[in-house]
Amino acid sequence: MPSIVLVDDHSLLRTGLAQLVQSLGYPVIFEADDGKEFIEKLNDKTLPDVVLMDINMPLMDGFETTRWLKDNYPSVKVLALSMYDNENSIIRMLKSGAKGYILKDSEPAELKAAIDAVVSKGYYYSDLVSGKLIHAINKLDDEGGELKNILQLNERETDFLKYACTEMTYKEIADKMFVSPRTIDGYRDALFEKLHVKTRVGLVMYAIKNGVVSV
Amino acid sequence: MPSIVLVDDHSLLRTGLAQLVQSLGYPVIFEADDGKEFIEKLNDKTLPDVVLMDINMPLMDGFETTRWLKDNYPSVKVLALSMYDNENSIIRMLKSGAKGYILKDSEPAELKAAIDAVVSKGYYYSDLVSGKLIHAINKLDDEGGELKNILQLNERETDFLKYACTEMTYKEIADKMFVSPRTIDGYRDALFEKLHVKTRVGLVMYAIKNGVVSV
DNA sequence: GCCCACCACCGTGTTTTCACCCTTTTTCAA
DNA sequence: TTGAAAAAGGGTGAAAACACGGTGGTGGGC
Repeated sequence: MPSIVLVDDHSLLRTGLAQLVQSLGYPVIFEADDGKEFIEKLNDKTLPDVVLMDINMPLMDGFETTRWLKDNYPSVKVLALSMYDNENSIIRMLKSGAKGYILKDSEPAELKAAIDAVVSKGYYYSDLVSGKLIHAINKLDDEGGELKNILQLNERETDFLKYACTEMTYKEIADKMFVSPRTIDGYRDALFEKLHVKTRVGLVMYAIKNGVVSV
Repeated sequence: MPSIVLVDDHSLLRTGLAQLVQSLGYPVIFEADDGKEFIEKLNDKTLPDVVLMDINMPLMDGFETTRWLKDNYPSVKVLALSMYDNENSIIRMLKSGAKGYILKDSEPAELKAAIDAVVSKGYYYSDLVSGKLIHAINKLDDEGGELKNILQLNERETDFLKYACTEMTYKEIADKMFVSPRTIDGYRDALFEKLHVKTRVGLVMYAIKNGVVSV
C-alpha cells in the first residue's frame, strides 16, 4: 500500500484524517502542522508515496511547499486538500506541481479513489477540477491568453491586498507602505484589472477566497 | 463511555473526526451533513450524550440546530466545533445552548478533555473561551450594557449584509431589496454602529467572520 | 546604444460612500 | 388612546473611492 504524509494546520482534523487514511489501509508515516515542519521532518527514511497537502497554512503554505517538493523530491506525489473550490487555487496548485485536488467535503470514497489514482496513474482530476480548468481555458481565450494574471501577485500587491481588507483608507495604506497615495491608486487599478473586479469589496472577497488574508 | 453524534458538512473531515472519536473510545451513533439531516435522523433510540456541532453549515446552521436541541432534547450536550475563534460566534453559540466551544485546530487531547468535561461537569470552557467572554463583558461595560447588539441581526440587515459583500453599489442594492437608497443608508449606518465598524470593508469582514456569507 | 517591461508617481474629474440632521408612517404597549 | 419606539424615506456636504491619461527612472535583453 502507498504510504501517506499529512500536512495541515488544523490538528483535530488532521488527526482525524490520519485515522481515516489508516482505516483505508494506507500507512501514515508522519503528520506536520505546516510546510516548514513538514520539510524539517522529511528525509530519505521518511519519504512517502503521497502527501495530502492543505493549501492555507501559516509559515509556509501549500503552494510553496508543493513547489519545494517538486524541486527536491519529484517522485513524491502531492494531493491538494482544500476547503474551497475556487479556480485560482486549483490552477496555482496544479502549476506548483500537485497531482490532484480534492475538497474537504468530498466523500471518503473519493479520497481513496484519488490516492489510488495518483499512485497508479500519476494524477487525479475530478470532474470539478476538469470543469474549472476548462472554464479557465475559455477565459484565457477571451482575454488573449494572459495566463500569468490568474496565477501570482507580487510582494507589494499582496501587501496592499492585505491592507485593503482593513478599514484603512487608501491614504492610510499609503503611509503604512511608505509610498504615495497615487502609487496605491496604481496598485489598486492593477489588481482591479488582474482580478477582474471593480471595487474594493471585490478585492476583499478575492483576498479571502484565495487565502491572502486569514479570516 | 458517552455516545457521540457528529454534525458537519465537510464529509472528509467529519468521517476522519468520527474515526478519531471512536479511537478515543467513544461510540459514534451517527453523523449528519447539517442541522436538518441531524434532526431527521434523531429519535429516542439515537439520542447521544454529546453532539459535536459545526457552526457554519448549509440549510440549518449550528446556532439554529443547537437552539432546537435545547428546546426539544435539553439533556443532550452540544460541543461547538469551529474554524474561527471570533467572539460573536462563541457568545452566540453559548447563548444558543452549547456547553462548550473548541477550535478545529485544537489537539485531540483537548477534544477528549472537552467531551469528558461536558459529560461529567456539564460544561467545558477553555482559556480561549473564558478570555473572549471576559473581553466581551468588558466591552459591555464600555457601552452601557447593550448585549443584544453582539448577538443577532434581523432579516433585512442580514440580507443587506449579503449584498454588501458583492460589488454592487448601495443604489443597486436598494433596487434589489425594493427600498429607497436612503433606507439602505439607514441599514448601513445601523450596522456600522452595531458591529463597531466604520466602512463597508468592515461590514464585509464581519459578515465573513460570522458566516453571514459563505466564502 | 535602444527598446521594453515594470515600478513609483502625478493631476483631474466623476461617482460613491459616509456623516449629520430631519420628517412621516407604523407598531405596540402603557 | 396616546405616546414612545422603530422603520422607512429624505437632503446636504465632505471625504473617499474610482477612471483616465500622463511622467520619469531602472534593469534587463539584443
